[in-house]
Amino acid sequence: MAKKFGSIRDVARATGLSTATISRVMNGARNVSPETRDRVLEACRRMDYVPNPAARALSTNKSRTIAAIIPNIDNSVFSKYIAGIEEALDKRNYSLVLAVCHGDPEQEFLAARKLLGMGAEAFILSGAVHLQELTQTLTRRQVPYVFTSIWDAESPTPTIGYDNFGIARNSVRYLADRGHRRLGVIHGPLAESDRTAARRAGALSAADDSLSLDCVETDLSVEGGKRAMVDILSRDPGVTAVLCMSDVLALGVYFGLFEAGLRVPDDVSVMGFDNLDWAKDAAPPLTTNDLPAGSMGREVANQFVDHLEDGAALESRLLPSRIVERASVRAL
Amino acid sequence: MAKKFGSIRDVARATGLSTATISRVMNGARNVSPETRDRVLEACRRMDYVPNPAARALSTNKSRTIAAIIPNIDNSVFSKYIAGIEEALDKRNYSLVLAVCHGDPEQEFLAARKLLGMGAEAFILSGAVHLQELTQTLTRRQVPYVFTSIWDAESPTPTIGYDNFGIARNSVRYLADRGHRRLGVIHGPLAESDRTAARRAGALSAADDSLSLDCVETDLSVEGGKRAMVDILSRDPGVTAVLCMSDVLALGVYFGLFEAGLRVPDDVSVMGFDNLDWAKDAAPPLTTNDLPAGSMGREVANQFVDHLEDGAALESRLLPSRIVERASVRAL
DNA sequence: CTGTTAGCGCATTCAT
DNA sequence: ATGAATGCGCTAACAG
Repeated sequence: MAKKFGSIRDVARATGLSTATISRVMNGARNVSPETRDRVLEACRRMDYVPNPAARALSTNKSRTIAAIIPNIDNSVFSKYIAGIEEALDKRNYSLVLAVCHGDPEQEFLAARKLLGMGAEAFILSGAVHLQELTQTLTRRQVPYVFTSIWDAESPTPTIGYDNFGIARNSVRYLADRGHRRLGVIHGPLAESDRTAARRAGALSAADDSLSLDCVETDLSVEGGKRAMVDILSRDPGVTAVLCMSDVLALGVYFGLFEAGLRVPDDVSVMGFDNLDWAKDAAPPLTTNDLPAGSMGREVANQFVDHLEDGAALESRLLPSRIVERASVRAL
Repeated sequence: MAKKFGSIRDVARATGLSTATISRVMNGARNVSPETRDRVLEACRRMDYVPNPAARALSTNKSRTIAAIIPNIDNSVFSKYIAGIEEALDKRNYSLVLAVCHGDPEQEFLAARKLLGMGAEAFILSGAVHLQELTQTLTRRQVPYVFTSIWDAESPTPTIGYDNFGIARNSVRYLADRGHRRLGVIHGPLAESDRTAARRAGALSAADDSLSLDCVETDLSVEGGKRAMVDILSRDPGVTAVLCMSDVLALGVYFGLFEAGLRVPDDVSVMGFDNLDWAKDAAPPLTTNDLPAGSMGREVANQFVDHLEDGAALESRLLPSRIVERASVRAL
């Protein structure tokens, strides 16, 4: 039991009002006369009073806290995503609690238990693959959740994200349309991400007799991308274009190609996924799929707050993406 | 008032014990017979009971939550740092609440108020420059805080981080020792970071009559680094080495140099700061200052938990850094 | 518009 | 080793 700071009661005493009135003022209820309101506010400022969040949460059964479990934070596009969530939540006076699961459903489940134990009112999950225990627990406790970074019109759980399959398929076509026939495709660990699996499947779906794809799985890192590029080159020195399922991989490809003495796009065209900030500044600027990660974060955050506050229904949402044409792809 | 889930009372009823006993079991008190203990645990599992964190926090006046306010999350070294904090906190069963302030003390103050309102028990701040209001509030409320990413033996507030001045100074010497006499120095916005200011001052402190430094301030981004490199080249085409106060800037420099038709390190040597994951994979591999961001995060987290749990004193700590020699710097 | 009164779920004396 | 009683700080009816 630590020392207690000014409680609502102290403010009540100091102003000669009741705790109920103080509470009303603190919560912006309109049925308070302007004068008392000002008097209370002044007292709060003077006494440096801030409502105790635990007491408030206990009383209202609301924590104003939303949980997100992401595969990764070190790299890539997730930081933009998180920034979007945080920004939107902050505007609505909610807080974000974060956990990282490294693409492991088991870790994800453990993290979720902990966040649940912290009082999270809603869960932002990545992808559609999760331990059944997790979704069961959430359902039983009536804690709403959505799957993000993916979009699936059929999913009973709302999905907010991109059409990973379609974007990848479209990317291969884009390359094919420019005369490329021997493509390398580089992606991260399939086991850790159904988004990756969808992208790979999308790419493969665009192959045909005249279009060969060499898919390689690697670590989702610059190092991984570089290594994969070296692999592809060793198997087929005549590859003319490489599609990377992440800009981070594309950066590794740039480095790998550079070391091999090959030039982008003269020798090999490179196409990415994400449109990270530096993509436009790379040499040459990277042609990539722009994924609105920040918007996705804001969308999810706002849907949840609307849901929690007004009972608005959670809805699947497909976010727009597009190919940003820059100089890393050339037509043959 | 939402629907209530199993409370401690329900478990008590189900087991025929009192709430006090359940509470004892949940908190691992030893004065409970093994049998009743098991009985309770079993019931909890069966009923899917988890203690309500708000009630617990209200009762104990502890939230097991620590706040960190960082300048940035989008980029760079902060994600490694956060990952370190999160990892260590998680192990000790604490949680991290995060806010981003974009290097603006005003925003930082607002964020702190919010996190305080969430019940954060301790604050991890970046650098030593903050609104007086912030440190005052924290002090008055007796919420402990430390400054990180810096080290200052004189500071009354504990500092846990690096010797930014010394590392930068040392980097310039490293370059000078290899025969470089005309150096470019690129750093982020001074106004947003006293760490940056310290690095710049350190670099400048190593200059002398035979060693000229061309310092340029730019955005802390790949784009910023690239632009700065172009600037420097336009002012002094004969520059032989560039020191970047962040690896992110160095990446921009690589791209800028490449576009200018210059080679690293043959034409211009490049040295960075941070040792981000990709530094070793760049082409050529980047010589840079290794800053143990992950360790710093873990150190801060553990110090706080020790402090909160056992009253251990918070102590300033200098984290080791070193130059990682790779191929981006050559001796003249 | 304002005050009174009950809890919210839990940890914690103090008994036993 | 266990139980009964109390209060943490706040919000939410219900009165007036």
